[in-house]
Amino acid sequence: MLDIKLLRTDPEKVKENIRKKFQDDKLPLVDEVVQMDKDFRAAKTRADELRAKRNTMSKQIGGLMAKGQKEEAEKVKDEVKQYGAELEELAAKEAELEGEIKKRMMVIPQLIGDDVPIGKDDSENVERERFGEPVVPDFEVPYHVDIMEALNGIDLDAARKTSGNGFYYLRGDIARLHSAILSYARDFMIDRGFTYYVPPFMIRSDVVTGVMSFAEMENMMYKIEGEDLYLIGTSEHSMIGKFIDEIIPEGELPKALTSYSPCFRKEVGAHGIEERGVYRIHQFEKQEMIVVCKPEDSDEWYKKLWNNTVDFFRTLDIPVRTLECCSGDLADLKVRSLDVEAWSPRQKKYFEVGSCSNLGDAQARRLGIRIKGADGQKYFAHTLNNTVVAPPRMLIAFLENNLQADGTVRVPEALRPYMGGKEKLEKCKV
RNA sequence: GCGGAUUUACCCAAGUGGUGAAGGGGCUCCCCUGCUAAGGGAGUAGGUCUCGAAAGGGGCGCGAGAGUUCAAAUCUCUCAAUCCGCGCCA
Repeated sequence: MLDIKLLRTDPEKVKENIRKKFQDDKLPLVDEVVQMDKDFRAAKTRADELRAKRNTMSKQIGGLMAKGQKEEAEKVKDEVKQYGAELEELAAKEAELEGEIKKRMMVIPQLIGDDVPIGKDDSENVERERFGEPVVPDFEVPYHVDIMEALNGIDLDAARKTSGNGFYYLRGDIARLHSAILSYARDFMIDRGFTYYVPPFMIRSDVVTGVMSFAEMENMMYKIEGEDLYLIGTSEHSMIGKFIDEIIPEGELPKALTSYSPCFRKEVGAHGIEERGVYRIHQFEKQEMIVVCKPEDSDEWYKKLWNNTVDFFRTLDIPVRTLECCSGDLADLKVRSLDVEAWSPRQKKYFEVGSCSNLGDAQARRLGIRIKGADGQKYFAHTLNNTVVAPPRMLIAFLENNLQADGTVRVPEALRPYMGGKEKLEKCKV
């Protein structure tokens, strides 16, 4: 969400930004907001005048009543009543305009970073850096589910029976690997100075509407029947939600947090759950990073955050690259964002395993997350988030990259302490 | 989950419809005194929106939201949180 003052003073800049994101259909919103804002302030000024008048006269009535001058009081009462209709009308207009303005402000995109590449959609995202050699082995790498099944590591049939498509049972060393990755990721981030959190996995509707758009909510969130609760789609929801309407003393910043949670997603919309396997599912687990910091520090944190994910994957011998989101692919709240992609030797291409975003003050403005400076001044914080690792996608990258010619899967050094010292995965009993 | 009590500023706390939301502590500034004390005075209801070049006005605001009223901290409803008791439970 932008500062409405920016639309008052420099609407062209806001329009230019909308054009850069190829959302020209939103261009009229800017002038609409400017006009509505004018009308709103006029209505408010007039309504406030009436309210002031009413307050004075009400006090007069009080004085008269105290003195026992009932009839005088009644006279003034009638006079005040006359303002009633106009005030009610103005109040309704105020509320309506405020709502309409907010509705538009919610969809007018955040100003993107100066150096964000301009492009229409994800096909125009720009590769930035590669880390590690993307190896294509001279044997054929099977589909990840097949690798898992060879180790008895997954049972999709049973999951379909109990829960439907888009769920899985993990088993044996694959299940253990899943937990090991999360434990390792947790310690990895703690070692880098992040504070570890386990947040609530359900949140109230007012938090949900605070952290996402209505459309996102419909397509992602599972609602608990008979309760004002939703299952979180990522721990970012509860982690950022905890700061709603908070004024944070400058000295407490930066807040560098890493949180674990299961994530629940309906996955309605564009892709759905069409593919067999664990790439896109209704329930997965994730280790996340969240940063709340001063505006001048957010660029630096942005670099640090994606670097953490890159380093994490590299310790597991998985080649990765970073892909910068172009203007058109950037979500409306984001200043900049990049995907961390892991190498798939089977598909011979990189695929998304994490997403790192700098939201500038957009999220903070929307949620009322502010900083109180040493001089008492208050200003909006910057917020960032990034995936450390989401095990299902990591499993795909892990299995494909660590598969040996003899069909065994090697356990990289870093994970062995979490796998009981095992050097390779073993087939389990079912 | 049930019943009761509670929610007012940095802290304690008064306030059951009517002119500036008492009072105390703390904090800030000033005065008096003078050496670890004591006293006096002033300020201190956050926050936010809005009008104004500014000085300065005005609106909202007593856990949140809605309602009744000329007028709500005060009355009504919904919700939340805290404490106590009972119940249930890993």
